[in-house]
Amino acid sequence: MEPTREILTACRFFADVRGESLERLVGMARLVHLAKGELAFRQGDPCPGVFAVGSGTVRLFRTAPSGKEHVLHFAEPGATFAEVAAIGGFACPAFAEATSEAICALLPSDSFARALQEDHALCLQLMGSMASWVRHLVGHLDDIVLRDAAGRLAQRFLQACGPERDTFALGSLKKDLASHLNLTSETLSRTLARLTRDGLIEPLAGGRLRILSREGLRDLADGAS
Amino acid sequence: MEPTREILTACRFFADVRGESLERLVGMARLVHLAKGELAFRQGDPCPGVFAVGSGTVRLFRTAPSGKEHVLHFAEPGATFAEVAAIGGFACPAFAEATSEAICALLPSDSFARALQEDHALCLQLMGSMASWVRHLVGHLDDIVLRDAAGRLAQRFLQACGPERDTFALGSLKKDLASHLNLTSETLSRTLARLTRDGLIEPLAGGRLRILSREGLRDLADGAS
DNA sequence: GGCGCTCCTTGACCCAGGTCAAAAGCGGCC
DNA sequence: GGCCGCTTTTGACCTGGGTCAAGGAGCGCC
Repeated sequence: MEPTREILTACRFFADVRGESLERLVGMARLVHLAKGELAFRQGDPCPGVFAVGSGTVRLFRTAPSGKEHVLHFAEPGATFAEVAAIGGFACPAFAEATSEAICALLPSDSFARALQEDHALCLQLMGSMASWVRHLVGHLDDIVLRDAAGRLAQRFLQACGPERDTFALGSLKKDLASHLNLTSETLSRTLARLTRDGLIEPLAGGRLRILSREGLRDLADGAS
Repeated sequence: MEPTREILTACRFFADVRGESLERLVGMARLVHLAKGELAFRQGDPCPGVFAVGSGTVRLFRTAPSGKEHVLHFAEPGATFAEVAAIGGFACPAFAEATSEAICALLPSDSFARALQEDHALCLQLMGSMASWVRHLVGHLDDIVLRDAAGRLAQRFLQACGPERDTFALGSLKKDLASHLNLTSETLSRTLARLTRDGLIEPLAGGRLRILSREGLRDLADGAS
């Protein structure tokens, strides 16, 4: 099996694409290999196309003129990035940096656009994915606007481990997680210490965490300080 | 001309839809009249469909359990709202309140979804609009994350009046603008006073403002304090 | 005109979270 | 093991913007 097919089929974004549509995507895809720390593209570059992550993690971040940076999103295996810019025909809105060695499938902008023009099913599917992405963004926006530091963390933890598991991995450097939540790493560290002291979470080996009290976290997320 | 047709054709979102596609939309639309202060829907409601604003302004805002509210967006004539929820099949992610008497065309979720299924051109067009909306959201997100109070205001002013005009209207209550920018009205007021004192802007009658120094505003937006 | 709204401005104070600086941890590599 | 370059933690301090409270200011309405 070609590696690009494998990556695309494992990708949530393309999960329901089959048959001819899938063949077409596989046909246009090329593999992109990123070394740790390498950039897939820079903010402002013309968008090369849609990336689907096969392995590794890609950190999407924007920088302000002031130098401050903001991590928008971590793209992990099974995720895509730059879909929106590819579809809308914009320049890349962010930097994309592999935080570890990574392999992606790239669907070049022009072939991809043509596929959308001609393949209605693909188009519909994508629209749904895009809608989910908007919802996610809005959620993230008001995490930042409506919650304080502890609330944001609590919210993040609850989402990260889903309704059944009670342990999960951070999956990124703490300073990157901090930046994603619009905190400094110092504040993240302190807040983490507080949650631990209060018996809401328990740090495990390997950067994993266990949730001890969903209740307590939910209260924090809901604004009880 | 039916009023719904008029509203839909005046709407950026549907600007390029013509012929049969347009007829279909006009056929499914119904008029919704909102009194000042009336809600089109509440956060969590099932999404009634896509609204296109014909006159008046609708304020989209979310509330946190803590009670704090955040204005996501002001929908003015020619704009749509709730498209994303309608397409994605989500519940309404926010409250929609008319800040003045307003008239909208409503395309009910199910008819609209059917139209999308069957009309590829419409689908493509919508995808572009959605991509623009994502871009806008990301821009707003990092206004909030990357800029301080004065920077956010400066950025807002520059965008609001475009590259040629140098005067524009706020278009909303100051407290709502403040909430949109994640500020309190007190801070907004103080910041406005500072910008005026520094000779960057000049308040005019009727809630309008004139920009005196694009330079200065740009510097602020770019993080020079 | 005066009364009662709601919105806006201004002032005094406070605090969550940022900043700066100094240790620890913690691999990887020779 | 020991060194080097990172990330993380901890402490002391500072500040932007929030909070609380008291006046204006505009305006519709009796």
